[in-house]
Amino acid sequence: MAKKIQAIRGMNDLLPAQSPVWQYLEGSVKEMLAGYGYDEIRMPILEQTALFKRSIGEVTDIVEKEMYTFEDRNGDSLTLRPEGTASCVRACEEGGLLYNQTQRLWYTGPMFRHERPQKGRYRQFYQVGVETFGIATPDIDAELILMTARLWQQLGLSDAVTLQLNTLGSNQARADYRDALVAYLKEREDKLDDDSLRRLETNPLRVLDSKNPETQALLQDAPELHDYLDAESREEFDTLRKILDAAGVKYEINQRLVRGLDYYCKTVFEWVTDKLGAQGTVCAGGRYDGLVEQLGGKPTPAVGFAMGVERLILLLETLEVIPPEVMQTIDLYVCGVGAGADLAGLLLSDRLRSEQPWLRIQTHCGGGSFKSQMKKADKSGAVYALLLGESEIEAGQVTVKDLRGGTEQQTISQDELLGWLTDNMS
RNA sequence: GUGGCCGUAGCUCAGUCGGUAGAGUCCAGGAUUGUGAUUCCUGUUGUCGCGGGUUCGAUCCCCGUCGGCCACCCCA
Repeated sequence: MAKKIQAIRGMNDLLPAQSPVWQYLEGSVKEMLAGYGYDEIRMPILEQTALFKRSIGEVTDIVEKEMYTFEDRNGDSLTLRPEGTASCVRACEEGGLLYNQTQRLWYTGPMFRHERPQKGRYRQFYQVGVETFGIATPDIDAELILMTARLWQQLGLSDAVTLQLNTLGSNQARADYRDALVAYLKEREDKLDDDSLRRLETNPLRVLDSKNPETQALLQDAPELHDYLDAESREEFDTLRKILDAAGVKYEINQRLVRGLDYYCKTVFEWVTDKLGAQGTVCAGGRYDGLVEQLGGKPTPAVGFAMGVERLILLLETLEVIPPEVMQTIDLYVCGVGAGADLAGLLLSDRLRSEQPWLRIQTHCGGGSFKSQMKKADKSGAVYALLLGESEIEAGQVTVKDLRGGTEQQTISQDELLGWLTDNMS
């Protein structure tokens, strides 16, 4: 036997047993987005490496050590997208969607980061990204948050997630604060752990959410972000909070919430859960007013967020809130035994499909004993088995057997079957 | 990238203080030659992750490697 080739580490197959759950989640999300008037956009999963370096930030972990970057046959440096926002901005700019317009967009698909896999974290993982462009006021920030809150409600996740909220201020305010924080920490460099020292160089704001107790103690007297906020950001944050309060969305102000990517400013938020171990962020985003300009476009305000599909699915499974009907993918299973059964089964299914296209019918193929066909009917999850034996075929009848309830099976004519099904299945 | 635990049948796992393996489940057939989910019987399934070392002999001990899980880091 030849040696088996296995999937790349951290890149998982989605097996058929799982896909109904994915379809359920994706379906719910798409329906909600349509209800808010958001349009789908699709981008390639490969981009020029420079796009991510310029947007995410040269010295972030993502760019420094997590990107799948390689040279193509022309010698160009290409990268599998580690996130969607940069591609989306690029595509919008290229497609002329940002010229004096507002856009509300969404996309979904795989992202790639070369990290060590663990629960809720994979090298190929799926996000649903939502981005809005051209709206500077915090009402749109609120809309995005309200939208996610509604989604959790619909999916039954509301009790398991909490909203963390913060504002980073304008890009200027953020930069000023950053300098102040760095100055403060530099004076106390000897008391910082290795991780924090590294962050001091790469992404100083991240020192704020260090898990090290000594570092946290040190931060007690550190400059506060809110003291550096510009008046505009402060007002907008207040407005956002008022809207959330009025809509009854609970949140926790977390001054230490700074987000990892360089392009964020003003509003940042994260939906987190304590049900998934270390990877508890299930949805996160914020405002990135400077990014479009940074990528060569006209200054354009923008806010967006991304949801981690695998994490949401893990959460749905952990909480056992997946509606049972989601897993039921077949309504009828057609069994046939004896002479002419194969033909009769296919023809009966065919007729049902023509007249009642909403029915999900699996026709037994491949022969086998009646017993094994019944087993397969049961395993398929179908509600009814339609049985075709020699006597039924001869008489133009079919036996309908209830696989789930206690109803007695009955043999009726195939002509009556349609009426019977509409009476009993809708 | 760092650390801990773990790789035995398709799946869940037992086991051998070193003498090349077993249970449940699943699948197929039968008891019931046309009735599943409960019962009973019969049967199939393995380079014991891969490579090397020690040994007369390694699934077991040692080293390496690949993979999985969890945590750190980072992030959705």
